[in-house]
Amino acid sequence: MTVLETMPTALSLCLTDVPHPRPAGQDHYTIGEVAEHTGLSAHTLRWYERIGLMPHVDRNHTGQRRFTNRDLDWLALVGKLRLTGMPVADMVRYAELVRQGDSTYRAREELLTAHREVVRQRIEELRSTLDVLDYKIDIYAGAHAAPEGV
Amino acid sequence: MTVLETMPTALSLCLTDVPHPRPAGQDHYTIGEVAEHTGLSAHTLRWYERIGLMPHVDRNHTGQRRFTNRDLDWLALVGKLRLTGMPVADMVRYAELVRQGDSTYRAREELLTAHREVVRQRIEELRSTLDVLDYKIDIYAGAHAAPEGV
DNA sequence: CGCTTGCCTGGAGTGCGCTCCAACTCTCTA
DNA sequence: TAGAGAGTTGGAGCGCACTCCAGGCAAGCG
Repeated sequence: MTVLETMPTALSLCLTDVPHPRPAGQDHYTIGEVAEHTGLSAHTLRWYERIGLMPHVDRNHTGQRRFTNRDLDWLALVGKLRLTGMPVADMVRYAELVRQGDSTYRAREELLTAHREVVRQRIEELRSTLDVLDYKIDIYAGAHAAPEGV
Repeated sequence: MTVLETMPTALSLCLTDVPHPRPAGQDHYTIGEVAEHTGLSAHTLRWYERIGLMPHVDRNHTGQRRFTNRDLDWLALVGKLRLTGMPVADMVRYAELVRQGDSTYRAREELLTAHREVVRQRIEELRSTLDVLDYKIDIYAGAHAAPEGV
């Protein structure tokens, strides 16, 4: 825990812009450390593993999970996909493709490309509704500015 | 139902750009008609009323709901807010303010302004994650284009 | 040695936003 | 007059994404 105390606690902003807390070779993190680093709860991390959203996680001699830098990278990607609103089921599907190896590159590309389109449309949807909010806000602002001068 | 057959079935795109199916004075719609017009289910319309998300809806002599153009306008706004991801509880709060009359203009403006900020941040969040998707997609596209020439 | 802390598990519970069910009424058409 | 079709209600159920609980184990500390 002390090692991580000065590290960012939120999900990393980009896949490459947050260095790993520990260098390769010493990258063995407890579930609590990973929870703090990613902002996910330990419950959620275990749940991700149960549903197949994590590649197999190592265990130490007493059966406790030991996460690696690779796991942190994966969780950073998952966090990104989650922010875009990708359903967990789709992320599990993607994780399965990754497990199946290099032969699934095309399928992975298609999955992500389809999702990118969803995200683009969602952005457009949000932008168009902003106009409605602006319109309504203007009305209210005018209404209580005019009659009372407040 | 026949009156509505040529009307748009999706949520209206803007608060003012879809004319009412029937002119003022003849604007009495059954729940089925409203469902078709808004794209919401009759179940959902009743549920909206139950939780206080609809202003009081008129009934005919046998107790069936008769929606008006005003109700359609309200549902168009609710649909917009819903598209922005506003929680139903917040929309109910907004509906309560509307019911309380003109004295709540300021509170309504604040509610919508706060939500507008949420929407703006969400757009930014989505846009930033698009970069990650582009990055990943490029990798996959390059990977299966290079080794096989597909 | 006991206590605390952190981890383990399977399974139950939660909050949101619907979605549907059972049992009923009313109106219209054949 | 019978049946179809659309409406009514309160309340139960569902899918998603967690979130928590009970009961237990292992390590470290005074």
